[in-house]
Amino acid sequence: MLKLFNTFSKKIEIFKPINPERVTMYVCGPTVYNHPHIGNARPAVIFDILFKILKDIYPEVIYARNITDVDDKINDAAKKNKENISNLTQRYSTAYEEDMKNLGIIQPTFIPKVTDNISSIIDMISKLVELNHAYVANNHVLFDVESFPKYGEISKLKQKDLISGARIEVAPYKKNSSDFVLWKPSDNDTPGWSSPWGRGRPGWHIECSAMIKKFLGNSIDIHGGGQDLIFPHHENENAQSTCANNSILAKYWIHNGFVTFNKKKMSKSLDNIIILNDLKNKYRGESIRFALLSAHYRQPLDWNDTTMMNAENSLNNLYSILLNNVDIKPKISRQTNVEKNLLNDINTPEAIASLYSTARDLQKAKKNSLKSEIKGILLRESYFLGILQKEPNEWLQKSDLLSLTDKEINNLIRQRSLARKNKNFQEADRIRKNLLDNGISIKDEKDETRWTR
RNA sequence: GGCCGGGUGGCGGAAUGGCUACGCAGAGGACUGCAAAUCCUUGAAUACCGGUUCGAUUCCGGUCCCGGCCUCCA
Repeated sequence: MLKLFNTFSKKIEIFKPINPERVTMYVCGPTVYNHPHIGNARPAVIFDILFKILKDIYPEVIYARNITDVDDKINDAAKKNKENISNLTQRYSTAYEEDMKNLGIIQPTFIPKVTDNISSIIDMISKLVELNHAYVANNHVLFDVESFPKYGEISKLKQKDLISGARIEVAPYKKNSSDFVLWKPSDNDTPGWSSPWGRGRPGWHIECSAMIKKFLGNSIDIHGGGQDLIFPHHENENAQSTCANNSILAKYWIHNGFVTFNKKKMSKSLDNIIILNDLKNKYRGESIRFALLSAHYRQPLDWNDTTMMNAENSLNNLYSILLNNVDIKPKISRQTNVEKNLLNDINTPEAIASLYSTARDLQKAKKNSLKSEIKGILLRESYFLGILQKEPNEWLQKSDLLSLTDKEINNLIRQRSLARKNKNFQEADRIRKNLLDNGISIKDEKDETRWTR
């Protein structure tokens, strides 16, 4: 039984899909105008786990995670770089896909792009105009918030609160200050498509509404994203879709908390954004993923000096246990404690605690038949979390991060073994120190010496 | 100003009306030529003040502090 916290009700609810034969989930992906940062990675990892859990329960799960490749931030970035817009979006889409792959994220069913779905967007806007939920003013098409009395039901924000808190000048052609743009005109230097309202481009929120309808249907089970999307993005999506389709947009709204840096939200002005690409040279994706799972998804996750060290050490220990049992054949396992923890509103810290418990059991088990059983459980558990899927030695030797070549290392180890055999411990220690200075640590086992970077 | 979250050991981080998980780091021991790894053992926390209760970290009220949203943002 899957339980999820629904932003809409502010309660943990039992998940009951609209159609158990076909479960649908949509997660707001990135706007591709710069390198993905650690905050982009968090929802991707969380919903990756939820996707796996759902796939395990239901016969068909359709998961769409979009790429927003039409946006004024993109236009600005391209202008600044003096770069062609499609070049820029292509470059950063690829970067995003690579970073996600590096984090061990499996492919969603669909990765729709806005530029491929302009006609669906125009169709939906036309429908909203036709139904008097939208109006044309000053070459823009705007959503008429007053036509949707439930506006604010997701974010729990009231009209008057929004107005009093408004920090931005209201465009004079808006009927209501909360009305938002569905379509806006483009000049010749800006990307645009022909439409009933002239050459232009979609506003920020309509693309998700249109792509959800096209790829998943009018009403979906789960709609997810970062907490910052609750308002205005999801509020506006909900208004558009509900009005255009005359049916609810999503049954469960799931939002993840922020990644903070030293307790502060990452932002450009503070210059504290952690770019995944910068992390990649020092740490492996799996460590980053593990770090992202260390806090419950609705809590803030603080990124600081020790976050990655902690994750690396933890994974090293877990992989060491797997290495100790490398010859044990895992037995296929059924449902595990980790899954139970994940079914409980994706409680990843508790799941990790269960994983450790299994790992300890594996380490302690004496009989091979028991080891085989526990190893099967451990591997199944770590599959859902998306970790520990590599060969232990591959992980521990960090073959992907190079200093000395493997050949050089093995040579030195051979020399050291010889020195040890001759009780020349001074020489043996000298070689070990030399290796250590190069970032190689070794451990002597019964009949061989293993090394790790 | 309006609306939300949150304050748990050295650090990270769950859970709970009744011995406070788990991890990382630390300490001691076994093992080792010495290490490392592993195993065993171990110290260490619920912001503050009231209230309800046999019992509160958990529920209620207040205080202080931190963060977020109301503008683009995962």
